[in-house]
Amino acid sequence: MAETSDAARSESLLFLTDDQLRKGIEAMFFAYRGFTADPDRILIDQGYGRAHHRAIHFINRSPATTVNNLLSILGVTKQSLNRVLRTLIDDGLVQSEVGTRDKRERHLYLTELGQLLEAKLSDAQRDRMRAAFRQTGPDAVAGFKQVLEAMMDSDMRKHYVRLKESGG
Amino acid sequence: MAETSDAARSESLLFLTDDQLRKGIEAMFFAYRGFTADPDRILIDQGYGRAHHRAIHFINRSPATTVNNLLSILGVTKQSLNRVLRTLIDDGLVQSEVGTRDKRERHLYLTELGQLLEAKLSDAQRDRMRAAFRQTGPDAVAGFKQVLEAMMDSDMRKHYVRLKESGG
DNA sequence: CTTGGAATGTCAACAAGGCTGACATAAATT
DNA sequence: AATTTATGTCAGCCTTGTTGACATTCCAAG
Repeated sequence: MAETSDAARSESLLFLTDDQLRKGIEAMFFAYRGFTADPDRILIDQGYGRAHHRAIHFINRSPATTVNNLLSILGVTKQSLNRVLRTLIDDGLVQSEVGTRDKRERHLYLTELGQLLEAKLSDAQRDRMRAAFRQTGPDAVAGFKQVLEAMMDSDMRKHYVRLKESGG
Repeated sequence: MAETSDAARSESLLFLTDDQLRKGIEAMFFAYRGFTADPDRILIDQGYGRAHHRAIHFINRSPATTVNNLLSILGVTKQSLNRVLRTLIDDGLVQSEVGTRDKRERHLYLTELGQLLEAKLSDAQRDRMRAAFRQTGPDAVAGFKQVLEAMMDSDMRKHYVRLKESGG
């Protein structure tokens, strides 16, 4: 390779140095804390945790979803999910209905009460995301989403893409 | 405002719609799972968890750091951190030295064994980050970092910026 | 110098929410 | 009829948060 070509290539690859990657790693760590901070505060007041938020979010996103589908999105065991769902159902935030076609399945819905909490949580989370988006602009946001999508495991990416396309 | 201006503004703000924000939220959720997946696998083999990884990472980044400093970076209680540190010290991955100026403080260092695990963990995490960076390119990466930084709580941003500047 | 408060770190006990394993039930499939 | 699938539940474990109580060390006000 010619020297200019080497120089050009090494210049263009500076964003892949270990140091740049380390910054990306630390950015993810600190940002995720901010990302969950606001909903966490609301949840504590209600006696719930982050696991309840996740369930509520995805039930809201895909009403009538089954337990199995939720399990594969959340990536936890059914015992773990069941504990969370049980409290949400008992507290009247989630409604579980036996499937009509397949009566083994349970279809999950948010009740009005559940929708109220969901709105409260996603409002808080959106506010922070909106501020960050507005502050950095559409190009940065596009890059943000591209890198995040590339960072996902392929199983999770499938869920993400399906939800992405089912919304607007 | 003139109509063209309104149109231009509304066009430029489409990235701030609730739907776009929701995609950003779900991208964060799914990407963070990928982000932690590879280190998690390694840690399970060693009998450690994500908390150990975080401690090891930041001790490596700031050798001789005190417990208190680590606490404010990690944002957990000292009792929680202490349990993790205890196992790491007992297993010979972390060394704790009484401060010379202030004997109340403990300065923390990775031992050679600790550095070995740290390298293994950050190699795995960097590999994924590198693949995502390479796949999306420097402009996307710049946007990714900008949005993440904007999403942090200001306390965490201080830590992030300090570490960012102390590395390369 | 002494004493009281602040800072730092440790130990004990508890809760949330992951996990595995075992098992029950009901429905669908073969 | 036998098997597989979807779900729920019980028991018990681990990690990693939490609060409370406590020891040590430092520093500053008297």
